[in-house]
Amino acid sequence: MKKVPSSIKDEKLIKMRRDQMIKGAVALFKEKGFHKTTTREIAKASGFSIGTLYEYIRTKEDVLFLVCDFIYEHVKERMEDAIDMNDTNSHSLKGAIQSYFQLMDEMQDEVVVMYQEVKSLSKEAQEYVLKKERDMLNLLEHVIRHSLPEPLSDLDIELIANNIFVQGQMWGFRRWMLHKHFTIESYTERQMHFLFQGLPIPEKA
Amino acid sequence: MKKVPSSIKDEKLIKMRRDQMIKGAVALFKEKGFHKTTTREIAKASGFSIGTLYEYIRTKEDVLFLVCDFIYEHVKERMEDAIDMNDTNSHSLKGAIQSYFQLMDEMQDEVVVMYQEVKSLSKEAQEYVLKKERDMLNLLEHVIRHSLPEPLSDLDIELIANNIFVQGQMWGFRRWMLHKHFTIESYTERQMHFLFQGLPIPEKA
Amino acid sequence: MKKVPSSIKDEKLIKMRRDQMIKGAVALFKEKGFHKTTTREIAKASGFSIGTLYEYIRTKEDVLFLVCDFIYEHVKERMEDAIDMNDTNSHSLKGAIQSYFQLMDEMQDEVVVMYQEVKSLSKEAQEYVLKKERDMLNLLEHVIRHSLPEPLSDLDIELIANNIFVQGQMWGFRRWMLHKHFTIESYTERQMHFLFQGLPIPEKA
Amino acid sequence: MKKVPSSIKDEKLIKMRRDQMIKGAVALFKEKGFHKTTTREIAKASGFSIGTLYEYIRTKEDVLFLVCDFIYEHVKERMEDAIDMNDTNSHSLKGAIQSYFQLMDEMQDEVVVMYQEVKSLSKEAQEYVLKKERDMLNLLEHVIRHSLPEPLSDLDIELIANNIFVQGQMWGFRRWMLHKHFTIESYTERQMHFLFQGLPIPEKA
DNA sequence: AATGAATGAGGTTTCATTCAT
DNA sequence: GATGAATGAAACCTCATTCAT
Repeated sequence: MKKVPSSIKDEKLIKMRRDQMIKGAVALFKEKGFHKTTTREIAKASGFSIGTLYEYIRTKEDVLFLVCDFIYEHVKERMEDAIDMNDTNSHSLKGAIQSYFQLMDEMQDEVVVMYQEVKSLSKEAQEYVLKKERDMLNLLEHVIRHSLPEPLSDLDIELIANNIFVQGQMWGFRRWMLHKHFTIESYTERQMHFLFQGLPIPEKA
Repeated sequence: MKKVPSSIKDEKLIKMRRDQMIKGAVALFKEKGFHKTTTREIAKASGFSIGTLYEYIRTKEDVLFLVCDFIYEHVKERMEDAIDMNDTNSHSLKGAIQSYFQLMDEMQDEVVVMYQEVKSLSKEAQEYVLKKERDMLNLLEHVIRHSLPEPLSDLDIELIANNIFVQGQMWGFRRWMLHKHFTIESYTERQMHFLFQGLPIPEKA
Repeated sequence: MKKVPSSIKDEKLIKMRRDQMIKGAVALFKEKGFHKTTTREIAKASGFSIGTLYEYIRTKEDVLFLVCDFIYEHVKERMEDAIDMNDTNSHSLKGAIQSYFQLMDEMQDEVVVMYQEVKSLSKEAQEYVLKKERDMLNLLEHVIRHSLPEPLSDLDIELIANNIFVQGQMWGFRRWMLHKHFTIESYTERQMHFLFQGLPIPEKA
Repeated sequence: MKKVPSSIKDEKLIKMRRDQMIKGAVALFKEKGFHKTTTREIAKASGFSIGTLYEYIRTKEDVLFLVCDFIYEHVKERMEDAIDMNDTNSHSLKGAIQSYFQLMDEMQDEVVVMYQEVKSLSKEAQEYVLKKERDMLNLLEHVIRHSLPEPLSDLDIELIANNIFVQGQMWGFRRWMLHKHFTIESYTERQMHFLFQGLPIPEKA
């Protein structure tokens, strides 16, 4: 759990400075991507000098890790808040999807950044971060499992969870396509419709 | 749409050299990403010298463009072959999905590369490439429109086309998750099942 | 000869802190050399903070000076103790050599450090420190001059003094070679043997 | 034996450029030491750009290695030339010493540089270079062994070889002291005198 | 007197691109 | 047409030093 060492002792300060850093870095990464962003730009956007930046991280990759970790953690927390694990009520799946899609709408930029840049992390860091994605999928799977009248196989549950997860992200990374004709509300409504309804069956298939 | 000038006259040679280049580059980009791959590595993997590489492109970004363009073009062509635009038969949607998923399985590496690196292209190049994505979606939309017994709204058609498109790509870029429990055949079957069937409805929703 | 100013008033404290500093620094310099040792490491090894370090010195080079000066001073003092300037007894040269070699054995690390790093001092500091080397040589020269039955020329005396001086240091800086087959005692004995005896003369030379 | 890889293919060119490099670097190292010399200065002194420098080495330490290796190799070769291994004639030791001291006089700067900076090499490189020192000592030992009328113990031979070796270097690294009153000729003559003659014995010791 | 966070000049190294052969 | 040596801007990172607390 201990990650990204710093030469600064004051933990409060570390948190504060790193928050500044993440904020600045997300903005830059969104605009030009991780690789085209220089450490000096990150320092500047964070409001301190290059020397200070390196008091709080060891390498440029640490910044990316901090950013990814922050986003994943944030999304995960919000999902946990939105989903009542004890509520097996049948509405809960719809509610969960709605909350999740809403969140994806709010965090579009972050999600797109994260989405494109995780591959630049070291294998180790990637695994650490992906663990949180797994957690979120488990959450979704749990809701799916307990919200449906008829039980689904574990495989089907996994598939549906993945579909929902990706459809949430789609709203962000295919915005150039989807935002032309949809609002997040209409998008949510239609996706939900087809999720439950399916397509009109061709023939007797 | 003349793109990527070369100082070489012989068009045949250009095509040949660029094919070598694309093949080498895809392998490298898959492994380490566009930014971490050097032009020298590309030249080496392509089987010629750095000097020769630059006889066939102007900048490193040209390589990326060539790669993306090639992949999109290839996928597009294969989809056009697979889909008979005149066949309004009701089975055609299923057939199209099957062909497309099959293709995505074969071209996993290419698709993942393309998927991660398009954002590194210039806005202009991105638009050029994305145009081909638009074409593919149109293809899917056409099939959807003409395969279903009941007509869907244009918006719904667009949404479904996007869903199918992304679910095909998912098979590649979420392989770490999906390939554990699915083969491309079972994946296709279950996705198709839920596409038409939907989930068991909770309540009377 | 007031050297290395400090912003601290309490002279006792200065001496104490600087002793800590020298001890820590010698260990570090021995291990990684002056240039690869950071001021922060010196502070840490000395048991106080970087801020405090700079209360007792002005620049990093001051630390090196303090170290070199300390070592030279220490060696010089010990040599002065060992050599009774009034004792013109013929044994005194052997005694002096013995004491000096013994000292060089005890202070190997320090001598090696000093030996390698003096050149990193400013010309001015170098001269100051080398002055003490001159003093030690004078000491040796004095003993040589007054211990031999037949008088030697000044030049010869200087040469012999230098030889002895360097042979003492050799024990430290060529330890990888000499310590394999010698102890300080056998080394002293053999060196002394050849110093007085010379080699078996080839021919009638 | 293969050491210090280069991205240049033309071996002739590598040799040429590295010779330029060594020449430039020795001058700089002599003046300011390895650590205070920047790679850009080395490039400039070598007569090419910083980019070119790095085509012929991987790291700054490689330059130091090249320099040390060159010097050791050069000295070794010259010693091998000077010493006829088959000549067991009694004069050979004197001749060898004379040649060696002469060489040390010519290569003063190089020897001093090498002497001070070997410690900055990696352990591995140090061992590689020190191997050559061992070879030179063996050479000296051989001559000593075969030039003396009375046989010496192996230990004594080793000791004498070391003494001669260091006395040669002394002429360079203690020049501030020795060059005041000696020329290389008189230095050689007196050192040789005491080597064979020893000191006038105090008492009957 | 002691601390340690902040600074930024400057060091090492990489790599896209050019051009003479 | 092909080659690969040369270039230098620019990237990442370090660390001696300062100064407010």
